[in-house]
Amino acid sequence: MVVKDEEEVRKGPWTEEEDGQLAFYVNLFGDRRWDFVAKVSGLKRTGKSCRLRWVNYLHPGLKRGKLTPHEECLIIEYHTKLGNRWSKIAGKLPGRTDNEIKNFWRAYMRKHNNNSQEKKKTIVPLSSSTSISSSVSSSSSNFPSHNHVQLQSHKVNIISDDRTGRNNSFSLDYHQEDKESSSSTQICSMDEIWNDIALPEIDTVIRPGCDGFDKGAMTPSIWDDNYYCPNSLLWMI
DNA sequence: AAACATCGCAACCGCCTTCAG
DNA sequence: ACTGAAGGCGGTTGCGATGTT
Repeated sequence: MVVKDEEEVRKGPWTEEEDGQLAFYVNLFGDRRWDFVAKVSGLKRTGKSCRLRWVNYLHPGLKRGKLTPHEECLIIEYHTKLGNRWSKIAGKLPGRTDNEIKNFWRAYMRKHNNNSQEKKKTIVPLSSSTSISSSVSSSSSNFPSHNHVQLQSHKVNIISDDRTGRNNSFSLDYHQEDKESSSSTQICSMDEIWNDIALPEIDTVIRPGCDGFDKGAMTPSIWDDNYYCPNSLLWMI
């Protein structure tokens, strides 16, 4: 079947439905092959756009909320060492994205410049000299746990709000056609959803021993060598 | 209360790198 | 070794939210 290829590419803010769809298909296909995910998901987005959305917003390991003073100090510290290597700096701060860090740095510089213009006479040293304990919080699971998601057939509905007034939870609906129940609906928390993404229903169809994604990886991937799901959506596709 | 300024964040753009064929 | 496609990264922009006058 040939999909019409000339549909215009969607731009601008992502909808919750798009988020849900993307999460669902990243679950299926892993966080690689973004062009493929973009196509198969039916999202009228580019692969790049999908990747960005995933990395900056949907990734299960992301910390939400403002940077802590400690994190800010770390960023300043690392910036003195690494310069504008945002992704490198982000690598030092679990759960933070390069975009977040970049935005923080811009704001920081803006403030800093304002300050230094105001008090032109005194040179204000960067607070990088502040003693920074080397311990970086490793608890990266600040994910909202009180949001609820309804799983059913490939359709997404927002149920509750969180984080700066935006909706970041959704109900992802899908039919489990290969099971006796024609469809199932399930209410679960965002944590559960992300767990679900990590260990999806396809568990049931994955060949035994097909835990073929390492624990560090965030999603199982069909690209993994030992992934085989004859009944899954993927293989149907 | 309205107008304006500033801030914060999400998303896009374009360039560079990597990798498969 | 070469080439094109896809991914990754840093810079930039647009817009809504918030603060200030």
